[in-house]
Amino acid sequence: MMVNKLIKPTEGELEILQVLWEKGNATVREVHETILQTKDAGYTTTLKLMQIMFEKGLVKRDDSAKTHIYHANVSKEKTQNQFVGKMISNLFGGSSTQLVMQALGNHVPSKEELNEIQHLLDNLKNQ
Amino acid sequence: MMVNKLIKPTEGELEILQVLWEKGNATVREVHETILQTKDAGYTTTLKLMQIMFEKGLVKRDDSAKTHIYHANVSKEKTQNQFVGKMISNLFGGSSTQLVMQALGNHVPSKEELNEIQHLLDNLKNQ
DNA sequence: TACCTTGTACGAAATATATCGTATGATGGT
DNA sequence: ACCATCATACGATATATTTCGTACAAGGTA
Repeated sequence: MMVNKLIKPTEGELEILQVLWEKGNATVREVHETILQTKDAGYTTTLKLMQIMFEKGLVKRDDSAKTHIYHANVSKEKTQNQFVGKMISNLFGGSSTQLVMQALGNHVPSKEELNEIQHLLDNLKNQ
Repeated sequence: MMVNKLIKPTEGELEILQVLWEKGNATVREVHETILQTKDAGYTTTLKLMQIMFEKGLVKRDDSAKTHIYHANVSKEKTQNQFVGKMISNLFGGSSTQLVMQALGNHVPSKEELNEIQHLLDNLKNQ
């Protein structure tokens, strides 16, 4: 059986992936403009990063026109999973519950969020 | 007011910190032996990493004897917090609830864990 | 057509991280 | 006193990541 390939985007790559997950498709320019809102960087820096991500297979692109159109080639869910998993084992001694407690304790969720979590909890209890 | 210093241990450093958090005090040899149980590495590699961590201030050490005794100089809680926070903003669009859902959904907690979480949830609701 | 704008490609530098070899000093047993 | 062992220090290398300058091609416009 084919082993699931490990996804390990760097921090910079994660920023770009976030934009692509949000927009679906985007040019380098669009991604760059979005990233500029948060931090400072040159255009060619973003371009180069996206080219590297293409080589790594993190993104796909349509290069039939002069301006290439990029989109993510790794799912948000799988990436989240990978990171959460690593974090649980790296920092929480393997206990996902401890991570949950941390996350909940340090943020003060809204009533809606609490209900959502309660729902999930109820489901888990009835198994 | 003094701004909270950012803690950003690398992956290798995190492995070492885990051992130190667990043991309290430890020599390089002890840390190394523990790490060997998980992965492969040379002794001097671990030593060098710990020396670098000392320079960065991630650990303190007692070097009054030939064999230095190390201990963590950053708290587990603060480090967890830092990482969880970054993860929430990097990967979960700022929603800690989504992180919680992910973590819970992908692990199947025990009855005890569920109760623990339920407790926390109840507390949060009554605020 | 000449030129400005916008794009990609590519190479190079700066920095961070990880890994290890070798030198050297202390210590304890024979 | 000698030697094997264990510890630290330090330098060097390999690799990954980030950043950017420069070259060059395509397209539209005066």
